[in-house]
Amino acid sequence: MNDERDMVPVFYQLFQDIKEQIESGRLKPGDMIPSESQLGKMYGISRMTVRRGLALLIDAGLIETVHGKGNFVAKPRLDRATLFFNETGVADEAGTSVFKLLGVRRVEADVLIAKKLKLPEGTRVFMIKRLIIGEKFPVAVDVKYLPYIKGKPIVENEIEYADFPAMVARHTDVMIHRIDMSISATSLTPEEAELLKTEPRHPALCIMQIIYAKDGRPLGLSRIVYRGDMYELKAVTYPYATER
Amino acid sequence: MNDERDMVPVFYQLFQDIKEQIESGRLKPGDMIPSESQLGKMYGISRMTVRRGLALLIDAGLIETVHGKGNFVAKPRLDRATLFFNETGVADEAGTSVFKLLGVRRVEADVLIAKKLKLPEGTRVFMIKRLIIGEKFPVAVDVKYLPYIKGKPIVENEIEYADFPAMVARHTDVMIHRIDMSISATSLTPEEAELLKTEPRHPALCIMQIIYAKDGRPLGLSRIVYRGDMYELKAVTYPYATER
DNA sequence: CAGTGGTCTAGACCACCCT
DNA sequence: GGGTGGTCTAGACCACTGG
Repeated sequence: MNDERDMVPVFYQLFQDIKEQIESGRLKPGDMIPSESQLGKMYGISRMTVRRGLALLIDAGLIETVHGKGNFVAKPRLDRATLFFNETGVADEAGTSVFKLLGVRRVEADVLIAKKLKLPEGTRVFMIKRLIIGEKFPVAVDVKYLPYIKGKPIVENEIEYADFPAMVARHTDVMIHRIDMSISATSLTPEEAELLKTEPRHPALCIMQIIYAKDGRPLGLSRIVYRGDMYELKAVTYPYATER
Repeated sequence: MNDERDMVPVFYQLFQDIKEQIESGRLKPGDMIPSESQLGKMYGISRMTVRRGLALLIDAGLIETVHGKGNFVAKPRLDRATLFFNETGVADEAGTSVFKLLGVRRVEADVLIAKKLKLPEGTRVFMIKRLIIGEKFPVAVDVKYLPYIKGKPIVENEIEYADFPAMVARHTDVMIHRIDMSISATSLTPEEAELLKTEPRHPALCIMQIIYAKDGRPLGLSRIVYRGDMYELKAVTYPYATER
């Protein structure tokens, strides 16, 4: 079945062939591709092998299957993007950023925090405050809130270099199930401005994250406020689901 | 092979079983799971069917395969998130947002635009300027640049309700391959502030997108400036690749 | 060498869709 | 009914890993 340049599995050949036909526009969204048995004959391979190739097209989002009817070229989706985010931010290339611990305290959750963490107002929670340093200057103020768990103290030097998920993972035993993230623009409060060595009302990118366990219980809340002129987020979209 | 409550394919049973064992912590990252033939005996199913189930675990990011050695529980990844973005922004629930076309012009690309679109400075490009209206108030100023293509005029009423990818798709024939996106915080220029009926220096979320063809050629550039107090982006992370 | 995963086959039976 | 996809089998041979 494999002719000249071998090495490449047959099912992968089929995948590439059809992918190429879709990307070149010879097959358009909504078009039906040949049936599995037809493809089997065309390539001289068994149906299971055909299905192997089609599976790749399916989870690349290039085709969609309708039981009893056939496989159809999918419509591109452009409303989702993959965000690349790590707290150290600016340093993802430079790799030189650093946290400066400003303090760890037990505080009573105010209305907002309590609501986000689904706790009664006034419940005691840990508050961890850090400064994120870029090349030379501070770029962000980082505040995190973790529910207080009996017998689970927060060890300062464990925190200093840990990112949010790592902190939560160490604090709780329960497995992280999902992280919700919201990104917005605000301006710096006087306090933040002082920490970031700039003027108040400076534009700022605010990233809020809430980590949830599988049962929906919030395990932590993180709010990072970046200097708008020293940080940006990057994201990529591919028209078909996941380009791996 | 299928016992009492049928309806659920065997390979999917196996997938769920192992997934559950990983999520509950009984199987930890780095652990090896039983070999394919062992699983076949355990479940009384053929090896191909076992592999079907394992494939699900693999592209859910829960396990990783090492040829000749075995399948191992993967480490969670928390540095990528999926962003949900559509230009209309605020209206993704309300669904009532609207574009107001401010103008379509042919202009000469300045240094910045030329560089981003990989064109010589001064090349003529289309500039499309729109206002995005939320419930009642304007929420964003939207400027897009498209390379000038001979015999491809821009039709105003086609633009009014189209989003960026749709505009580019209609303008170019070439297929969209990827969209790069950058998200940052700035403050409104006097012009933007006037359009958005607020004061200059108001915090603003700036989303810049560049659409590329497969050969790397830029097909368009979009810059949307949202009022910081009326818009936020949402994203989600799952520790294991794609939770579908 | 024995054990692992990677590819592939040539059937089978079922569920679904359409006419 | 005939065509489609959905599931599954019981083998086969190959490629890689380790002792």
